Formats: sequence, C-alpha cells, structure tokens
Amino acid sequence: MIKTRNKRATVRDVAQLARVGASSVSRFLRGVPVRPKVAERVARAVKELGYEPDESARALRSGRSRTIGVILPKVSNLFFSQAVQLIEEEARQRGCTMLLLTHEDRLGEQLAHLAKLRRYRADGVILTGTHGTTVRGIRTAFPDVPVVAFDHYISSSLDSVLLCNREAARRATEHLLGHGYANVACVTGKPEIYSFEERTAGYSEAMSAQGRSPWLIAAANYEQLRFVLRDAIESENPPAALLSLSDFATRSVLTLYRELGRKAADCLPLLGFDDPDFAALVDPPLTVIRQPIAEMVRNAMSLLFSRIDGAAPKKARTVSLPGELVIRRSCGCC
Amino acid sequence: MIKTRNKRATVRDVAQLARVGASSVSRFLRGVPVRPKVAERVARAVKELGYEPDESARALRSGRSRTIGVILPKVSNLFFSQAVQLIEEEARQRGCTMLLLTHEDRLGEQLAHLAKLRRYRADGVILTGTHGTTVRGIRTAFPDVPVVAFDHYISSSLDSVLLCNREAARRATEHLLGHGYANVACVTGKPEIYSFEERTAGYSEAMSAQGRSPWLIAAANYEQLRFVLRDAIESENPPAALLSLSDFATRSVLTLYRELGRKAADCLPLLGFDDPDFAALVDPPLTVIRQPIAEMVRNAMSLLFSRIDGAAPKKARTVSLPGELVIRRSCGCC
DNA sequence: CTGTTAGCGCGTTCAA
DNA sequence: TTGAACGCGCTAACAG
Repeated sequence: MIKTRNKRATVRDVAQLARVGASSVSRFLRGVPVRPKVAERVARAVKELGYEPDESARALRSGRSRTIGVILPKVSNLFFSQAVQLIEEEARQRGCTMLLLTHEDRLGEQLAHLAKLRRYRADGVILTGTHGTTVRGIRTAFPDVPVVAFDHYISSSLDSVLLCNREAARRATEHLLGHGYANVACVTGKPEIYSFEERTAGYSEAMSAQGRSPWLIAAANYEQLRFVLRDAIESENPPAALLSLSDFATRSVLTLYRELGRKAADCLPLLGFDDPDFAALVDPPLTVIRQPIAEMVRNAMSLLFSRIDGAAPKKARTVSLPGELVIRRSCGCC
Repeated sequence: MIKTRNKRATVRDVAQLARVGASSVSRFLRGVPVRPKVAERVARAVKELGYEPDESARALRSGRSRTIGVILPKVSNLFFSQAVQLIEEEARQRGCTMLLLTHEDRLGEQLAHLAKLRRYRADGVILTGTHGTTVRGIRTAFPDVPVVAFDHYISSSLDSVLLCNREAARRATEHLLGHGYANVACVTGKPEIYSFEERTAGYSEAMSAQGRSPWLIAAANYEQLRFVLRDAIESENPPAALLSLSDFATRSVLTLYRELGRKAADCLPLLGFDDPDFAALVDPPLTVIRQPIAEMVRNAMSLLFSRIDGAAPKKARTVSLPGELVIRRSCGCC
C-alpha cells in the first residue's frame, strides 16, 4: 500500500464535499443544532475524508485548549500513580487531555512547569506543589486559570483537596499508644513537605495529650533516614513503636530491618501512612492509614471543572477527607 | 490586589515595544541568530510584558506541537510508572511535553487515544499496545507520525524497544531447573499479552530442552489467577517451583500464600519478572528478572526523536535489551 | 540579518 | 438556520 501523503482534511474540505458552509461543519461537530439533511451530509463527508478537527486551531480560536495540566512531585509511587490514572480517566470523560509534569520536589522545576502550562494554555491545573510554593507564584503564571491544590494546602484562596492529615496521624498515634507502647517515635523523610508537617503535628498532639514527649526521626532523604533510624533503634533507650509518615519512610524502615537481619519478631511495632503493594505482603503485614485516593481525585476534578465551567463560587473551597485505618498486624493487633 | 484582566501579550506587542519586526522576536525566541542589540531589546520587552509564546498558535503555524503522546495499559505499577517518569524527563529535555493516555488493555480505548493524539497533532507517540493492535490501525490514525512500540512488538515496520523476553525467561527457567526443581510451572495473567507470550515461549523452550513438559498456569485476570494457582499448588502433584511472568502475577502468588497462611518455609521456590517494591521486602526476598527500564526509555526516546528530526533511516529498528537476573533468595539460592 | 506579508485551521461574528 | 468574511498568534517565505 502506497502511503498517499495527502494533506490532512480541513473543515473547508469537508464543507466543500458536503456542499455546505464551513461554519455548518463546525456547528455540527460541536453539537450545535443543524438541519437533518445538512447533518447527514456533513457526517458522511467527515467519514469519507477521515477528518479530525485540529485541536491547536481550535484552541487558538476558542481560547480553550481542552487540556488540563497535572503537576506532581513524582509518579513512581502508588499514591501518585493511582492518582494519575484516575485523573486521566476523569479528564477523558470530560473531553480533556492530560499534560503530566513532575518536579521531584524542586521548586525551580515546578515554576518552569507552571510557565509551560501557561504556554500550552491549559484550561486548568491540578497541582501538588512542594515546599516553598506560594499562591503568588502560581498566580503570576496563571492570573486566570483554575488551579486545585491536591494533597497540599497552599492558601485559603486556592481550592484544595486534602487528607485530614492531622486527625489521621492523631488517630494512628492513639492506636499505637492504646497498645501500651508509650514511647512512639515518628519517622519521616523530607519533614518540610506540607503533608508531613501536618502529620507530625497530629502525632505531637496525640503524644502531648498523654503527657509523652514527641520523638521525631527525620532526614532530608530516604538514604539518610536509614542511618538516623538505625541510631535510634539501636540506642540504649529505643522507641517502643514507630509511626511512619509515608510509604517511602516505611520502606526505609523495612529495608533497614532487612539490612540488620532482624526477624519479624524483633521488629518494632509499626504503623504507616499509605497502603503500598508490599503492605499486605510483608511479615508481619502492615497496619496502615490508607488515603482515599479515588475520592480525592473525584473531588479535585469536580472542583476544577466547576471553575473551568465558570459554575463555582468565587470563594475557594477546601475538601478534607478522612484516612482509613487498615488494621493488619504490624501495629501489635492480634 | 486587583486582577488586571489584561489580554496576554503577543509577539506583536513585544515587537512594538522593542521596536523591531515581529519575526525578529520570533527568531530570537527560537534561538535563530539576531543582532545583539535586537536581542537585548527583545529580551527586555519580553520580560517587561511577561510574554509567553502561545503553543497552540505555534503548533498551528509550524505543524509541530512540541508534544509527544504516551499510550500505556496503565501507570499504577512500578514498571510503567517509572517509565512514565523517565519519558517525561527526557521529553522535557527535548523541549516537548507529554500527553499521557491509558487504555487498560482495551483495544477500543487505545484506538480512541490514537485518534485523540492525531487531533492534538502529537509529534510522536510511544505506544505500549494491547492484544489486537495492528500496524494498520496505527497507520490509519498516523500516516506520517513517528511511533515507537515500547515493551511490545507489533510489526517489523515499526521501531520497537523490548526486553529480550524469550531469553530472559529461558535463563530464569534454567536457573530454577539448575537448582534441581524439575517440575517448574509458569504463572501469568492475561497470557495473550505480547510480552507474556514471549516469556512463555522462552520458558517452554528451556523446559523442552531438558525433556520436561511445560506447565502453564494462566488466567484472564489476577483475581482468577489465584484460584487456578491454588488448585495447582494444592494438587497431588504440585509444581516444584514457580516462574512468574510479571509483578502482578507475583503478587497473586504471594497473596495466595498469605491467604493460605503459609509460612516462608512452605512456599514454593519462586522467580518473577519485574522488580517491584515488595521484592526485597518479603520473606524470602524475591529473586527477579529486572527490566532495564531506564535504558529502554532512553532507547525509545532516541528512536522516536531521530524520526521526529528526520534523521532516521527508513527501515524500522528494533532494540532488544537483556533483563538482569537479580538473585535474592526465593529461587532457592543460599 | 531584518521587516513585511500571508496564511496555518478553526470558531465567531455578521448579514442574508 | 446558513454561509462568507475575518482574525486568533504565530512562523515561513519573501524581498530588502
């Protein structure tokens, strides 16, 4: 089969073949009512020519790109990769396509991404920012584009969807405390990240409420975290149990145990945020706080699109969703 | 602060302010040499106006959208989510943005995605197709757009990047056989997927070479797989070891063990494809075939861009990369 | 190297 | 309702 390098069909070609005006074609394609006869002829011409509208031209003309931008720290963990998948599906249902960008917690990259989305005229943005993100920076890039903060609170002037981080951490801590482990330590990497700050706060509240002083085991990255952690658990007075603030931190803990050659019985009771693949598979199975990813995405998308469609109140809204405590065995239950 | 709803600055505004022609602005922005004086004035005007070029207009005029499409079955496993992250980084370095679409192994969705990318005039496409994908279907959507098949061989007329699936499966099987487990079974979901077919073939070759008959434990999905698997390992003459063809299949195996309450000692020796989070964390740690994701992505992107830049030979190229056998303990080593 | 001109494909006027 | 004409913002082609 010889590849006929025909130029792509345009509305004009379709109009000509269907013997109607170009604007009738345009109307038909966008669902604006036209005479049945016209509709039929246009439909046939479209099919015959294999016509597909050009989204660039559409965007240029209409000012809407039918595109939403998604900016995340990374996609290579279960929380974000599931979120991406759900966002994509929902965007598709709403006739949009997703531009995906990751910043790996570098503010500079994130700013560059915002500028890029501006150039692409994204109709809206889902943003999980990093430490240092300001609403001012966002609004410089997007004076008039809807932005929803996802898993990250930036300002009351921005729509946000969040886990009830404090409450979840408090509940998790209380659960551990309830087992009689008085000296619960809190483990996290990148303690400056918003969610981790909040969770730390919730943890501290729960500890203080029982007259216990918080013990934060933190490090700038997860490599280092293992070392700090090792010092802590091999010290004279080690923690009685561990609250881990993310799947990454949990992985550090488990990796350390493995390096140390500890058997399941020698492991500190553990409760972690996120419900990664390995949670149910390790020994003992991990008790976790599971984030309601699907609901978070659903809420974020409906906030976003209500703004894109101009149907939102001016005031920004914040949706806080509770975490689910999934009890397995690592916490000491059973 | 009152939001001044100024229209966005355009090249003409910049040109006017800088007192140069519009095309000089365009040239400067694209890196085409201009007189230093002009460059400086344009740069200042751009800054002053906060000018950002409009990618829609650019795409419309130049025929290049600076966008690449990525179509995958899903992103919620480690292999694909890492691939996505790497693709995005590399696309960014090359000045492109990624449009991400997932089809969850539904051919219809995949076709719709191809059509969508056509409307967006994607400059190139990275595609992990599903069963039933034909080069004809792809070329109907993209007569003249570069497409690279990723982790999926479709036709010799399409650039492809692949794991050496057969060889890896053969080696893995031989490794298990080498431990003296004669009766090695092969476990997979969705056996019709290209990679799994190839791996199955490699497994069968290795078995046959030793005069053993292959035993395929397969199911259409991973829920069902657990049941089939259970029948197999609880039968009178169970397999002596298991070769799992993907992280999902491996997860099914481990989940089943957990459901059955089996201790590490009672688990069949196991070797699995992919190196997911949990591989090093479970007991015993999993021996796996790790796919060289970064290299696969690097190759795919350079194949793609050499075609986008018109610097590729006409003939399609296939890159096959070897898997890495990561020996831990589940296979019976140590 | 520069500026002017034209038109990419579409949606949105307008007058019919 | 329809079709013709215009222009969104930009870059390719040209003449200077």
